[in-house]
Order: sequence, then structure tokens, then C-alpha cells
Amino acid sequence: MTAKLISRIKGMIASGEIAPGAKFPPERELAKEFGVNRASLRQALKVMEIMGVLSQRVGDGTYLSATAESILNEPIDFLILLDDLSQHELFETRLMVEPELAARAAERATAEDMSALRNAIFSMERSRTAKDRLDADMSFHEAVFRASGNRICHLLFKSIHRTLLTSMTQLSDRVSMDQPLKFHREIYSAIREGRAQEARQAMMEHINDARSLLTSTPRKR
Amino acid sequence: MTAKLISRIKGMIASGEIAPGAKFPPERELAKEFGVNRASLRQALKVMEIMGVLSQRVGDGTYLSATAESILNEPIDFLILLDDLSQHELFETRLMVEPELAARAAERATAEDMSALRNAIFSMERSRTAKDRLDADMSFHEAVFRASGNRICHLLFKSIHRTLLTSMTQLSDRVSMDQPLKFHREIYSAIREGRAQEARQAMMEHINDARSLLTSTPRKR
DNA sequence: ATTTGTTAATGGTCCATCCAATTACCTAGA
DNA sequence: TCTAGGTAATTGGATGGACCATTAACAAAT
Repeated sequence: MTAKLISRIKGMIASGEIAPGAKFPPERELAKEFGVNRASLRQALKVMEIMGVLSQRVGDGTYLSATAESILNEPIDFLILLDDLSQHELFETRLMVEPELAARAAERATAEDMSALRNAIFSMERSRTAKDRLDADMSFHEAVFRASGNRICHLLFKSIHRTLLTSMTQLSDRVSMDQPLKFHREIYSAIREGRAQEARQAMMEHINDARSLLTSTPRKR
Repeated sequence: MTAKLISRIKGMIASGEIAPGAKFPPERELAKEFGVNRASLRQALKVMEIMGVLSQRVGDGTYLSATAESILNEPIDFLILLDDLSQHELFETRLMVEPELAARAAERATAEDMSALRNAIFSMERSRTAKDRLDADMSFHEAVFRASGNRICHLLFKSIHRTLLTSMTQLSDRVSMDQPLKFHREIYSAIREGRAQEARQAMMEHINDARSLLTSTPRKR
């Protein structure tokens, strides 16, 4: 039943009946329209809310999310929890994709993208606490993702980053930020001047460096 | 509330209180333990069921999934629905990751992996209908993912594949399978003999080939 | 025109049932 | 003793109704 309802709501979205940011009919009304109980409908809506597809506010209503921002956050958390995904695998995945995205960014970055990259570097220079530093780090990488122009990778790897950074927050007090900052500047320059191969290489070194900081016994190769 | 309940259930899983495949307490009991109404608990359980974390069977009970298999399916569907992700981006993502995974597979594939690859090729040779062919195609790529030893990529790209193939089923009647089969054999050989660079190259050509079959005006580069 | 108080709408939660599928158990028959 | 069949208990699925807290919309008073 829930799956069926989700499917119907999907249909409303796909058909454009509900535009991004628009309000859904009230639960009571929608339930009647679908011919189900409100409790059943609420299960479907809750699934979609947790996934980030829509948001509900008591006293106001239900709104279709303007962006697909956080859809993958919870699922990836579960993946990591259930499959016990190792940091090794997370880093390997990053190593596989992020250098390539940096190269794409060097080919496609707009002025706006460059500004975002600059700001992320500034934030990191100004950061004092460990949390600020990690936030700035995440901002930089996200800016690279965005500049690459590939939204799938953008969304996917924001989730992976968030997960990684969460686990890093604990031990980050003793981690220096000199190296990351140096790499970020390198990557920025390479992207600005459109040197794709250089951006790819710098990103690869940056991630390898970050990984060796986290793993006491870095895996070879 | 729902989020809080999910968090608590997550805790039960993380602590090992509920092992993969094991049964949860009955809803009525669990609701009492959490101090909430059954309807509220059911929302949380439903979210996790749709995500693939657990499965419920009427008259029987609620079980923690043995595998994290399908957790990303629904979310990626929503991503594609809401963000209107283009096939171009899907293929670009594949191009970014799959060649690299093929290279990893060449370095790590076990005898079991090789057997799975062989079987996928056999299935494709024997396939008569369009659906069989696409299933076999998917099996081959999944086998490569598995052989790469990276579970994140494995799960992630299974979802992407499933999505792509679904949209391909419609127009697949007029697509030949000679080329894909040729590439699959090439990739298989390269992996079998541990030639990583060759596997990477063949996979790249294979995906490019598939893309050009689907897009009437292939995007350059 | 602005503020304030009131009212209606809406999501959040709870309760009490009933239904349908499944399982577990027990009894009757071989 | 063992099997088969049926019965009762368990469990998830769904419903209807009720109440609460929050919000938004509106009207009234200043």
C-alpha cells in the first residue's frame, strides 16, 4: 500500500501537478482522494520526507522540496551501518571519482564556481576550530563537485563526504590544516587556468594525503 | 519523532542487538518499549522498509535485511525524478567510475568473480528477447563491480544501471548486441589476465559505444 | 496602518478495533 | 507413534475517530 501511494505521489510530481516548492493538498484531503486512511498516507509521506523529497510543517502544510539535496544522506548512513563499509572503501571511491571531477571542473568551471572555490579557501584560512575547518574543507570539495557540472556525482559525493567528515570530527583536533590548504590552492589554480591533468593530479595527492592522516597503517597502493 | 525512532532502531542495529536476518520484536511490543504509539513506530519502520533496511511479513514479523542490496534504489529514482538527471550525466558518471573499477577487478578478481563474468557472457549469448539481453548486460557489469571489491561502488552503480536499463528497455528492440558482447569478451580477457590498463580501456570504449547507441546526437568529448 | 486577539486549517500523536496472513499448537485418525 | 487437519494465537496492515500544538489568515481595536 505504502509503495503504491509513493508511486502515486511520484506521479503527481512527475506530471508537474506539484511543482518544486509547491504545497501538497492537506493530508486529510489527499487521503480521501487516494481512498486510504490518513495513517496509511502518512507512512508514505514520512518515507518521502526522510528521504528529503518533501518537507512537512505542522500548522502549515506539506511542500515538495525545491532541491534534491539530501535524498541520499540517510540511505548512505544505512549502507555504512549495515555493510560496515570501511573508510578504506570510502577513500578509494573518492580517489576514483574526485580527481576526474576536478579535471572536468577545470574544463567547465564558471566564474561563479571559481568564486565559490575562493570563498571555501578563505573560510579555511580563517577557521579556528576543528569543526570550522572541516566545514570549509567540505565546502571546497563540494564547490569542485558543483563546478564539474555532474549533478549525480555532486549529490553522491556530498553524502560520502558528510559521512567521512562526521567520523573525522572526533580525531581532527590533532590534524594540521597546512597540507589540505596547500592542496586546495593547487587545485584552485589548476582549475582556474583550465589545466585538467594538473587538477586531477593535485586532487589525487590531496586525497591520498588526507587518507594517510586518518589511517594509522595506510593501505599500500 | 519518526527520525528519533529511526535513530533508536539504528542504535539497535549498530549495537548488534539485532543481527542481519534476525527478527525484531513485534510492533506492539516495540512501540511500548519506545513509549510511542504503534502508528508512530510504523512510520519509522516503513521508512526503513522502503529503503531496504528491513522487511516485514504479515503474520510473521519484521526482519533486518541480510544485505544492504537495495537501499539506494528508491532514492536514486527520486533523484532522477526531481533533478531531471539526464542520461548524459548518468553515462558520464559511468565513464568516470566503471573503467577504474574494471582496472581494480583486473587486479583483484577471484575465481568466483571470473565465473560470474563468464556466466553473464553466456547468458547474453543465449538471450533471445530484449529483456533477457539487458538483464545479462546488467549481470556482467554487476559482476565487474563485485570483482572490484569496492562495495560502495558496487551498490551505487547497480542502482544507476538499473535506472538506465529501465529507460533502455523501451527502445532496445532495435539495438544490436554484437558490439556489447564483443566488448564484454574483451573486458573479460583483460581481467582474467590481470591487464588493468587494458580492462580500463575496453570498458571505456564499451560505455562510449553504448552511449552513442542511445543518444541520437552524442555529446562530444 | 499597525498591532493584537481570535479562529480555522494542518501536521503530530494516540487509542481502539478489525482484517488477513502466518505460525504454533493440539487433537483426531491412521 | 506419527501424520494430517483444523483451531487458536500472533503479527503486520489498515481504518476511523479523537485530541493537541503550531501556524497562518483574518478581523477588530488602537
